[in-house]
Amino acid sequence: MGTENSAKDAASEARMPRTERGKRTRRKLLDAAQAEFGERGFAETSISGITRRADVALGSFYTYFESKESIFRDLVRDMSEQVRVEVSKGVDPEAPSFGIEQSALAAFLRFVKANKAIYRIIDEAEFVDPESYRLHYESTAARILGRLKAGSESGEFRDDLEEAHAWAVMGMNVFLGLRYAVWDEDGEDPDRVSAIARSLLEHGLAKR
Amino acid sequence: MGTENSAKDAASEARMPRTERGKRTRRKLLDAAQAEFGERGFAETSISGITRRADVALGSFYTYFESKESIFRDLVRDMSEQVRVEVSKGVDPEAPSFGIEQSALAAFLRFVKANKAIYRIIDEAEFVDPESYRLHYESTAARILGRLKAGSESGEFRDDLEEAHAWAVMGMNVFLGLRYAVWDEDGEDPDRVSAIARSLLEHGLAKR
DNA sequence: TTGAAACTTGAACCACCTTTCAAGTTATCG
DNA sequence: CGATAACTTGAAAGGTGGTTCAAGTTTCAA
Repeated sequence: MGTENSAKDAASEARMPRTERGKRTRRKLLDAAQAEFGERGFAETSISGITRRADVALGSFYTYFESKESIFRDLVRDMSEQVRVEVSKGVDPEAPSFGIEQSALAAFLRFVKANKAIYRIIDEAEFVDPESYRLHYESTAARILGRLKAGSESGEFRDDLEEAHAWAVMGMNVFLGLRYAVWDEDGEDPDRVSAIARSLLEHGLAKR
Repeated sequence: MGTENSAKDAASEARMPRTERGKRTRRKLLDAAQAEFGERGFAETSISGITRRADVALGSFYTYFESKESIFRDLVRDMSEQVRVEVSKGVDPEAPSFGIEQSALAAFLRFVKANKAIYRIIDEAEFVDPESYRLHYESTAARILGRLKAGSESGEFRDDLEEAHAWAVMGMNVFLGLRYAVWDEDGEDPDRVSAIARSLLEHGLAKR
């Protein structure tokens, strides 16, 4: 779950490590936090639990983070970025438009299966850090809309597509992820699910 | 927001009022809780806040509910039922299938606009009471699947529809609700949005 | 009317956890 | 090497708010 460094990115204030040792400690805390928040949720996670898991003294936490909310916020932005990167890696921008949508969903499902904590953490941001939550979905929708517009340009998609279509596609993807990747009881195949979604986007529900 | 009584329904244990006065007090607590949880979220809501709003003594709370979680749970089931009822009222089961889907979404959007607390409360159930959360979405998906199957029967919908299609439609509806009813900045028209969704279901994204 | 059961009340208890802090240790750089 | 900044440590302060409880009041059936 290599959270790459998004470094001092969005306004994380001071408290950034200045030494190698410091960087390692901050990273250990973030990784432990991701595991704890994912397993127990925000309320049930305690800072002492995070520091225990990270094998760091309780007080050190406050060297790097202002509060429990603050580390959670950093985590959400980090994971939102992970999703973006992972999906974009699964997609060939030169492929036909319906194929792009299908493989974006398939990549998303595979990623969620391997990182179920993502759902809990991003969903919980609605309550803990609404701004990041909104940001996550608005920027995801914007990316999807970009793909849809490109499909219109290339003549594969209709050309009246707008924001609402992007939100519809996103909602479909998110719920298929919840049902078939997070609640993955019977080991669903991402390819089967993404094929169904593709045919829905391609032909709708109407009898042909 | 008349939450009718679902009475002693699912296993709410003892603690049910035996007097008229008791019933009124319990109802006052539930209504206050709905308002408080909706405005502040679970963590920020305090039981003393609920009782203050309900104009009832702190201790009385425990005459009717075991805990903060317990009243939240009752609330979630109650609201899940409200959604079901409200959507079914907006739908004519004799109408053509695409029309049914369109008006179900329109009714949902109108209801959410008038009761935004619903999203916060049901979404937060993922963390506070996962069982109710799951129940809500599984039973909603089951109802949608029922409608889809009926559409296949009547020859309007294709006949390979299955659970995944229902989840896709539900996800679309939920996200359109989030964007255009809850985050309703520019007063979107439920009819416009539901028309877009309808045409997506009817024709897909493909150029015609 | 009456008495037992249902209900109400709010102060106080208490468990839990976030956050602070002063003292000690390690890294870094001229 | 020396000195200063960066970092670590864990005990304890301090708040919050859920939950209990014993005493008082209201309801209602007989």
